Amino acid sequence: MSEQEPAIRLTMQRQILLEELKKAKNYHPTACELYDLVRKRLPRIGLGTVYRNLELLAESGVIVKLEVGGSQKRFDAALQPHYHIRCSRCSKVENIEVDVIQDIVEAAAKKTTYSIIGHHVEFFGECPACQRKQR
Amino acid sequence: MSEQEPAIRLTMQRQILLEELKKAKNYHPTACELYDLVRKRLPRIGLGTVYRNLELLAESGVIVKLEVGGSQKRFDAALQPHYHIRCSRCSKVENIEVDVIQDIVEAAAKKTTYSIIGHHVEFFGECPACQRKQR
DNA sequence: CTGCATGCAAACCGTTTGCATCCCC
DNA sequence: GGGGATGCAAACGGTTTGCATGCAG
Repeated sequence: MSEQEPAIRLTMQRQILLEELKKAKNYHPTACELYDLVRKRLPRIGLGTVYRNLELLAESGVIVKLEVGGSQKRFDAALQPHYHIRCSRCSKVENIEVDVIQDIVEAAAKKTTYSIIGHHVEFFGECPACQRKQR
Repeated sequence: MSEQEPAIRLTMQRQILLEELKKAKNYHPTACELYDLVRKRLPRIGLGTVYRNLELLAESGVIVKLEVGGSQKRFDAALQPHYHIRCSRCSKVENIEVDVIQDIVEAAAKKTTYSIIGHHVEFFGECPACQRKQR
């Protein structure tokens, strides 16, 4: 029953934010996309609140801030590690069902003086939709 | 003698930009860091020129725009693929001497309908300098 | 009553762009 | 002389922050 994380208060905006992020499952929305989703249910919510709460939820370990490339941050309600694939045209980010490689972290640990906290693998390519469009 | 890439003109600013990027070998500077480096030799160069030329050099395949996380873009004069490690405190990005994994691309190809162009592996951790500071 | 959370707007930072000028072919 | 390259400054998109107000404990 002990709390690992400093447990944040579950306000209405945080709750709805979390719900929408969970609904988006394999989509990894940006802060703005979440803002739009949440605003359908809480029209007066501010962008600042969305950013603040995403940050907070990430800090307390309830969600994950994705370490992917691209100019916008993306968020994920799935906590277990997994890899991603990003469309080089439309920048969409999806999960990819490739097993997480344990060996690679050990190999890396032997090669660096950094203390390794984690790793991330990202593939690039063209998503089916963009393939169709561009030919 | 055929030109693969549309071969861009090597102006003074491009030449010096390239030189400074090559000097920075394992450092992967951001556009601003390069701007500061280049400005020591070309004090009147504009930030816009740096951005424009980095983009151009990347397009023509002379340098690589790194697909790493973080809020700033980073550049690399080394063309052969390799992986990186980023300090979670100071955001420094360095190369890591882990062999590039061929298998992983094949495994990924089987699991997705994206056409895969490439992949990138990034480790996170604390660099030696930050480890020392924070204890 | 107190303090955290919110909405709003302004500030911020990295990057891009428009434009007048410059320089090289 | 013409077309690309430059310096400069303004615009831009995404994110953060300050502040007055609101609301829950």
